[in-house]
Amino acid sequence: MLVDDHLVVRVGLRGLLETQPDLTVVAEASGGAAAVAAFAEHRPDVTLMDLRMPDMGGVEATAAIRAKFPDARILVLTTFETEEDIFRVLEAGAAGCLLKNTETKPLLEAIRAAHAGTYQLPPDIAGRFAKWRAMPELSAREREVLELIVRGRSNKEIGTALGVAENTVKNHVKVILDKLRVQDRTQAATTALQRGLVSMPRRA
Amino acid sequence: MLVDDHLVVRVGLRGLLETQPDLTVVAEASGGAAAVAAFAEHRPDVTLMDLRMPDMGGVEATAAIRAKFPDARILVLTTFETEEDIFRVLEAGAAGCLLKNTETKPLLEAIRAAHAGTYQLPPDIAGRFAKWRAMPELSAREREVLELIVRGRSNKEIGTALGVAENTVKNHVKVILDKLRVQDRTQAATTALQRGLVSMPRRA
DNA sequence: CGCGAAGTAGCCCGAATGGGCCATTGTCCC
DNA sequence: GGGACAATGGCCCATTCGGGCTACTTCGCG
Repeated sequence: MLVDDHLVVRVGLRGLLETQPDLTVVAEASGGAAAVAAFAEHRPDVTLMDLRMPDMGGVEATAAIRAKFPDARILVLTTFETEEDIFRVLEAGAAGCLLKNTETKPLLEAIRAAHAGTYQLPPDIAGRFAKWRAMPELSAREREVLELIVRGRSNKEIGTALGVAENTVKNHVKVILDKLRVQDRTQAATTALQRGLVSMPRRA
Repeated sequence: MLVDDHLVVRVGLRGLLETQPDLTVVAEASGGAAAVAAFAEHRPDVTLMDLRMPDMGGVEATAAIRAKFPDARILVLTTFETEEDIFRVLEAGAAGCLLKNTETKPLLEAIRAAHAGTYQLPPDIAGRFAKWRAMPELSAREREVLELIVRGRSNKEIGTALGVAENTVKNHVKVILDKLRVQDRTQAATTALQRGLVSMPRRA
């Protein structure tokens, strides 16, 4: 099954896969919710799942499918998402992760390996995945503060925005810097963006 | 002509376009340099160009083609690049810009409009493009400093790294904040990332 | 019931930052 | 030659930030 909101990608993948006698595309979905429904209906051996989709993200869709069908084999097919997204979907039970610019041969190998249950993560990704799992989570409040840091607000402004004292904000910031293992708020902001902890601020 | 480093996308686009009797794919290229050569050889009416490619970026390829063939009609097909990239390629002479998740119909319309020379930028993009052109460029030195700001370095560290006094760095930072119209270095960092002025810092 | 985590808030203080303003040295272009 | 501008560096000063510390309340969980 193919899950991707880009029609072009679905057509392309179908074109590639249908040259292989042992592979058949039994279903397509252009969104996460549709993917969950289509999986239940068609029970594909392997699912190729995009991460970034409008209605329900690939992470949620993967989790939803795996919740109902624990032996579902889902390969994430991504262009260039953040580490955070990739790791979250692996956590959600995806079998592995491929870049969309992989050549035909590795793609087919990965699909067959996923079907056989022998798919292996690339070692560098696996290592960072382990590190990511070891990292303490930010609390909800801390994520709020981090979000405002990324927006470039000062501690005082953050305090006003959240209705707390500046000292409180400073404490949150200290904890955030500690958890992210960075030295200052600018590093916290870039790290947060890179890891996808918060999304890009909208332009003025 | 199709220019994209993703095989999947080329196959997909070809599949979509070949359903149309008035459209023919005469060439494909998987990189910028190959695109320039292929353009010279095939002279396609319209070129669909990806921005992010390994060897030569879409911006440079577009500029190179337009330099030799000023009436080349090039449509940029992008997934989610930064504004900076899009604006730079428009500046380089691209006729317009499409997201890869556009449906079949608008895509075909855009191709035909580009061929006829009547393609119009979406108004919101056009407006921001105008604003972008009005913005002063950062000098090379300022971009260096900005890059280090994004990496989370302090003024003193930046001075050491560049071999200048901290005071000089402070002056550069002041100019950068002024040109980017932001209040502090954290905003400068996030703005720079969003606009693609510098790329993401690699993780430790 | 008690313990810990999260959120709140205060204190102190050194360092970093941002904003004025000015000066000198190049270099490039008219 | 003169003008514009980038790059360099200096000074002063108010504000902000980061770090260390303590402390209280409120929760949920065992």
